[in-house]
Amino acid sequence: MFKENNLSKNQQIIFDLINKSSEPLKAYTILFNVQKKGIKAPPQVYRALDKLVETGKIHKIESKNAFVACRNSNCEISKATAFSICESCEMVDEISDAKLTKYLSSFNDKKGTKYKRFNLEFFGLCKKCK
Amino acid sequence: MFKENNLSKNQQIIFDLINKSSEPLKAYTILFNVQKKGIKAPPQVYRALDKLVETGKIHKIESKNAFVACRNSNCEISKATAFSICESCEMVDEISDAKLTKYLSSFNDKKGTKYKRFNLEFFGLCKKCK
DNA sequence: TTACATAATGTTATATTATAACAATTTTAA
DNA sequence: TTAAAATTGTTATAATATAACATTATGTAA
Ligand SMILES: [Zn+2]
Ligand SMILES: [Zn+2]
Ligand SMILES: [Zn+2]
Ligand SMILES: [Zn+2]
Repeated sequence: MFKENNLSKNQQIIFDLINKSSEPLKAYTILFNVQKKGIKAPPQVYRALDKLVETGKIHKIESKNAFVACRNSNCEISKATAFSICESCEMVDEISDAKLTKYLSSFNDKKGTKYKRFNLEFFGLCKKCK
Repeated sequence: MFKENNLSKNQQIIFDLINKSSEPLKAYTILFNVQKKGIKAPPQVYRALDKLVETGKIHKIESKNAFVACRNSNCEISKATAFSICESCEMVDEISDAKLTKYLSSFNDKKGTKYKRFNLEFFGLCKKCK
């Protein structure tokens, strides 16, 4: 028997929901929306979210406690993430900018420390809200 | 009567606590530590934190839901923040790097959008933990 | 196939983080 | 002095997240 993909049942349900959403989804919004599919309790949601974040299928927008599907094949399992966040309409876009990624991935602080991972959140007004 | 500074009583108590801490403090840790000074309830803490963030005296480390005092006179009232976060010992340092700030403050995404503000969190191992 | 390990699930309860709502007091500035 | 704005105090509750434990499903190697 072949596996069609690497996601479990709950992970797939929750990924599908996030992936088709045009905006970041919060854990309890997700819970509410998947209850008809048999996912009834917070730990089921948080466990799936943890795994999806870990494998880079989704990202957490830390400033919003919300989750978006990865739209950037280049973010290397969430080691280099950057987002554009509208302060008016809540819209979030993942930024795919090779130069930016390269600049930050190779950043050394004054002590010469290199980092394994970064997360960058830009705030402003999106095109629509400007 | 002259004002010594621009912080109210509760704001000053909470700022002093955060400012003398070597690590990020969480809201309920703060609450516990200031109860002997008469600050008894969460809203008092969160209101002071909100104001201190707003005025740039402290920053919120979004990935940790914790607060640190600003160590960078150049972060321009929290419009341009960058942190180094140790994944092992929880240590957080504010990064003061004029080139980095300049690079990110002038960043344009592919649609030409410029942003008002950014927050960058680097993750890795600090000197001690490496 | 069996049998063991690992991963995923289901479930209840609880911990942690944050805000709503409203009353009272203090500070500021016209 | 007085009215607006800011701050404080207080109770209750909302929103976010995890602990703990039992069960089931899946992968893998003898
Ligand atoms: Zn991504
Ligand atoms: Zn917008
Ligand atoms: Zn700062
Ligand atoms: Zn460390």
